[in-house]
Amino acid sequence: MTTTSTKQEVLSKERLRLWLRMLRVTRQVEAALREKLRVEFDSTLPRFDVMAALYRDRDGLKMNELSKRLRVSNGNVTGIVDRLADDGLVERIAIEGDRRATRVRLTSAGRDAFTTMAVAHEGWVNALLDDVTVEDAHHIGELLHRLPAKTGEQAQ
Amino acid sequence: MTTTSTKQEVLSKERLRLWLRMLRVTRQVEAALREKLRVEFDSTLPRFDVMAALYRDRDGLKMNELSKRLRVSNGNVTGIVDRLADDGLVERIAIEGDRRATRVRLTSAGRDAFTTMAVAHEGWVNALLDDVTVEDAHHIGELLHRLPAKTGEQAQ
DNA sequence: GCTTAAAACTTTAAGCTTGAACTATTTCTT
DNA sequence: AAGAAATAGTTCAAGCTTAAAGTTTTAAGC
Repeated sequence: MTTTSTKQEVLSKERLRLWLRMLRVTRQVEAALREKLRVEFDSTLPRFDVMAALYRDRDGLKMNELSKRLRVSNGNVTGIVDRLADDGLVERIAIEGDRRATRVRLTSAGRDAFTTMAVAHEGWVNALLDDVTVEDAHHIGELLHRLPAKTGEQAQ
Repeated sequence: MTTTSTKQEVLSKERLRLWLRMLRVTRQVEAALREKLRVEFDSTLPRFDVMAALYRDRDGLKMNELSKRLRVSNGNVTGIVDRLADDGLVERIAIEGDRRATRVRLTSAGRDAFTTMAVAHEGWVNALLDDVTVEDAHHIGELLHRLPAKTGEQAQ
């Protein structure tokens, strides 16, 4: 029995294969980074992400903005910020003129901790992607840049 | 003040950028798939992954093998299989000759459910990666294939 | 055969994640 | 100005995830 495939079917299968491969690589790298953060700094990827977002804006961000920036639910951010605050790495600051909102920003201890972690983090990524040349990086980056077009929200 | 960067430093930054971009795309696609699975089938990505692994082997897999195949902790698999079993989609079968181990396999209801979901899943991925041509898919796939070389365990 | 080590799972504690429900505050409508 | 709608956050329930500790069973060493 012979099965005939249209070009569309072949393309669909090919995209699926690509997706599974991307997923595998991403998870592998993520697992390695998570492990490193845990062992070296007793921290986590979500905490690192939050601190990275706050590092860019010295004046901090509203919970709202943080949630949008990281593309995670607002309830999620609440928990992570709670724990970072418990550790003295971030602080919540009242916003005058709007008693609903809160601004979150890194404490100086938080900034110190982040800079240390960020340097290490770049090193880990650099080592994990050791096989990637500048050309590869550019090429894949370019292709990925315009990738998920159908996901509703986009933008940065 | 002028800052001079070595090639290594540039490459490191470039790899970091690539990683962040990969992460963004992957998370975006994952979020879309998760949402679809939830709304259309009241299911989740981890459940889908487990069922996909079991679908390949009609006789099922030991919890052990399932855990290795999916690269997640064994305790994790226990929970997911528990819930799938509650829904009658998988069943645990005693292995004769070794009372420690259990074999898990899809029930016929599980096979039916999975085939339906798998078709939809491929369609979603195909739509999400609409901008990817066959050439792109091949190219990125090739590059990704040899990617994380320093992660300790590899293999399939 | 008996003790030790290894293997296969499960359980547990802690954190991450989401969607939905809920509270408080602000803004919009009329 | 009163009521309705929107906005900002938190809380909650359920599920995912890991590492570590615990259980039961099997295999190895002596």
